[in-house]
Amino acid sequence: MYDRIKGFRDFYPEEMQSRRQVMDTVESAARRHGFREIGTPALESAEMYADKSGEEILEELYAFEDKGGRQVALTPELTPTVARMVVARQQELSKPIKWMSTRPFWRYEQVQQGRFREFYQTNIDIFGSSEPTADAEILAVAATALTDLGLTGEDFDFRVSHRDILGGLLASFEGDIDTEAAIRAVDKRAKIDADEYADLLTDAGLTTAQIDDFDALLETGEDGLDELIEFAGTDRVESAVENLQAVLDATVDLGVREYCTLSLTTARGLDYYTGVVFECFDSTGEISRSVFGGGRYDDLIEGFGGQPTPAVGFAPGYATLSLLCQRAGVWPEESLSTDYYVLQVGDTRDVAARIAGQLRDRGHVVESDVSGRSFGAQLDYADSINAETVVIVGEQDLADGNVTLKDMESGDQIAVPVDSFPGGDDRPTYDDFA
RNA sequence: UCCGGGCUGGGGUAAUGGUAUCCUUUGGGCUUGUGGUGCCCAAGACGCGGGUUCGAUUCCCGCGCCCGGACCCA
Repeated sequence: MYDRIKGFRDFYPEEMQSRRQVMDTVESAARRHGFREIGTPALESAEMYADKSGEEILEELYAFEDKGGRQVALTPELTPTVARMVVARQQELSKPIKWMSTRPFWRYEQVQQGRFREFYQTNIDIFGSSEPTADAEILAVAATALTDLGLTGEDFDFRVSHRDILGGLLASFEGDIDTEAAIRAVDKRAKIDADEYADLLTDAGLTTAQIDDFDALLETGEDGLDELIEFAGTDRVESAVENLQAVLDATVDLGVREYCTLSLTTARGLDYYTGVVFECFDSTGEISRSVFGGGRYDDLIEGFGGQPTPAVGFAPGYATLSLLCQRAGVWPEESLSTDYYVLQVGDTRDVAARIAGQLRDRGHVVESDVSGRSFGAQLDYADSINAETVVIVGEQDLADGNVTLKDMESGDQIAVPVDSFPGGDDRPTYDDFA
């Protein structure tokens, strides 16, 4: 026996069926908003990630030298790849570019709840629009996907923030302040105690008085945004606040405003984000980490050598999303379903094959014996795959010109003329003949 | 990279310094004509390596994998 590689998972049919259903639901929400599917390589130049995030990042990648001497890495995220694709055809692609993709990614990091070394994400992005409606559309796709899964506003919450509000407020303080360090402290605010939090901000260069001011500002509610502008007194904060307000306003028309909450303490790994950012949280707080997140990253394409191109997107991961669905009780049932089992008794393969073929042509899931099993064993198997209807094609029935339809739920069965089955009904069952 | 808890047939378990219990499962049969009831037969386990020992599934060490957490989260 071989061990599985740490952090990699197998999905057996029952679970895979549920995963497929969830992924299809998310993708469908994106498709219906006009996002087009793209396909991307599993391997990219390691340099692309090192340039974007620093050499240290290679430690957290599956990176190696290929047989041609190239330094390559299994893709840890999609954004650099998509940026590369956009830059490569920047002139010919009509804007806005709306793309989506579901696939695995790999990171060499510690396994924890909702975090694996191989994980699946659906990336959904818009390139080429800086309008607040683009940000709002991203929020709308996210909310639609979740509600289509059966989740409600009771289950999840989008905590919406704006990178420039935090950065702008910090910049408005007197003194030499390490903005990045301060934002990291804010990100941890909920996880650590007040003293630790204050220490981190002190280390970032804030005075005790500034910490108090800053903390009070972070608590600002949706009707107090003007106070932020007033406090900072800078164009940067003013335009950031106006932009955030415009995005929230736009979500009203799209019917998803109710899922969004202003939360300035939502900092996220703000590294390449430039505007609105949001994170989806479990409303009950049972899942401690964020389910997924997204936001605006207007500088990235230019950083990849393209013309300045605004961008906004998000990427739900299925590890945490399934935790949320399970907690909320909407994870699809993990059991197989089969429409028909065509049971053969004696040498009836020709007729059984004809019936099975016709049912399959109508799109049904149909199984028939491929193991030379006895009657009882075939029924047993039909039961194990949750067959709804068993079509018994036996020599005795055929001698009378019939097949027998058996409803597996009730056990009821009835003889049906073989010549009129499957007949005109798209999906004939016992009830149609009883 | 660090901390804590685990690891016995496919799944769930029992006992044990002398090769392992029970349930379930899987395959076949009773039954070329009736599953979700029964009976019979069969298959299937001590995560891997090393050490101590006459003998290790059991005790010790290392590693692997699983669960949870720290760090990190692009």
